[in-house]
Amino acid sequence: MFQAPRGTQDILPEEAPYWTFVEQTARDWAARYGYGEIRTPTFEDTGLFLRGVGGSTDIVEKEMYTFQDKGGGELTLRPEGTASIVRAYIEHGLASRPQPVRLFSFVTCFRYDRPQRGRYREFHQWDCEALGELDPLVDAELITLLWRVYQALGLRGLTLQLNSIGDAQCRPAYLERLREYYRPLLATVCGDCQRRYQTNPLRLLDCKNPPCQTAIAGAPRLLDYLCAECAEHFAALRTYLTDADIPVELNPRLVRGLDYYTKTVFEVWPAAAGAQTALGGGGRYDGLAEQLGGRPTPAVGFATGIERVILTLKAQGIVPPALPAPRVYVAYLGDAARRAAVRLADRLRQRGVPTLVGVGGRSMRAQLRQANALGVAWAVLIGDDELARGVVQLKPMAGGEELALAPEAAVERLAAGG
RNA sequence: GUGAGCGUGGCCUAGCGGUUUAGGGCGCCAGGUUGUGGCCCUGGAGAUCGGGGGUUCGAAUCCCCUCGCUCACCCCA
Repeated sequence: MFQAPRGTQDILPEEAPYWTFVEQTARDWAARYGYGEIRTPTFEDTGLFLRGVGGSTDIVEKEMYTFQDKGGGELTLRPEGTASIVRAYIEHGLASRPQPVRLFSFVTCFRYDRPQRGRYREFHQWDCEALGELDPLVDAELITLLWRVYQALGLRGLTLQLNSIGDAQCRPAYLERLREYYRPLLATVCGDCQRRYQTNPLRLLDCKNPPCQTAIAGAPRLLDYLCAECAEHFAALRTYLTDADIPVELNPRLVRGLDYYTKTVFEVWPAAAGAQTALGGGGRYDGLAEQLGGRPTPAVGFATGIERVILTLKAQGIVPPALPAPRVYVAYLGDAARRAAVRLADRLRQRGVPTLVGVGGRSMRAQLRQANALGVAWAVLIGDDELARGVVQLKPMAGGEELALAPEAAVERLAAGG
């Protein structure tokens, strides 16, 4: 027997309303903030992610689905959405449009990772990016958009974790301080941290190992070393967020797993934090476009995991709006009646009434049983008798009198809601 | 990549070495009503007990491997 590959899942019809709910809400709010949709390829040149996401990240080191196509090209199923969008911005000269260019996208992402709740090998995220503007107002606007979507979905108890990790001006000096601080402590921290000390010192602050916590507690805080520009940017952002009534938790230890971030970084955490804390997250990446061979382009963005949002919706007992379900079931007996039934059903559908017709030569009883199980409001009954009289029987499934109407009248009545 | 728990028809599950041709509930299909559902009754289909190998006279039940799920670590959406 075949099974869906590890870490992937089938979304069955019962599950689909959750997805539609999240996607519709996101689209609705994206439009209100002036974000336009972009769709980019599912795979890209491997080099895009090597340079974009960062060579020392876990994603690039061990989680990418990389393959060679028949032409010998090195390709990778995208592990995240931002690199593609920046690539498209550069490739299509979007810098010549009014800045910032505000974009959103629903992306399917792939990471080779050990699956568990809220973590899959194929997963989906909603991505928003604003490219070409440095103003912290854009950071605030973007974060507010994400927050409003969570609110519109009805999620409660979320916290916004916010930090600034500086830029090319102030971060190198800070990293030097951090290294100096850690040098005498290296013997006391875990192996991962000893490696991070070399490859990615910022991540030292992010370690969860108990032995490393004392070192982290005494470590210099990046926030104290921000250059004037970064500090100003951060202060302005906080003001905007306060004005937007978004409760912010300053988290000096918040660091993100992708290398391209500068200044603003943030994550949104659900109240009941499992292992997979982040519902969504993002930040500013002013150096990425240049890194990918474009002109220097300031930008901010976020991604939120659809599966994780849905998990949180369920945990909070939030039920998505139901999708249109069949409201009418046309049952019949006999060949002649079947043709009349199919014609009637088709007319109902053209009038916008979701309608099902009995199939498979079932008995009237079996057809009504189905109609009942499907929860339709009305059954329409057609047999030789009705055919001879030029009528159809309208049967309210909730109980009550049946009524005989001419087919045209029945269509009108059902189209009007019964 | 590391550690732990679990895996019986579509779903929930009983059975945990020998009246098992694997039992029940839900769901599905049909009959009880030669054209009328929901309740009830009856019947039917549907399981190589995740897969493979081994131990044994005998395995769903014990052992090994493998696949998958869950949880924690790690990482992140």
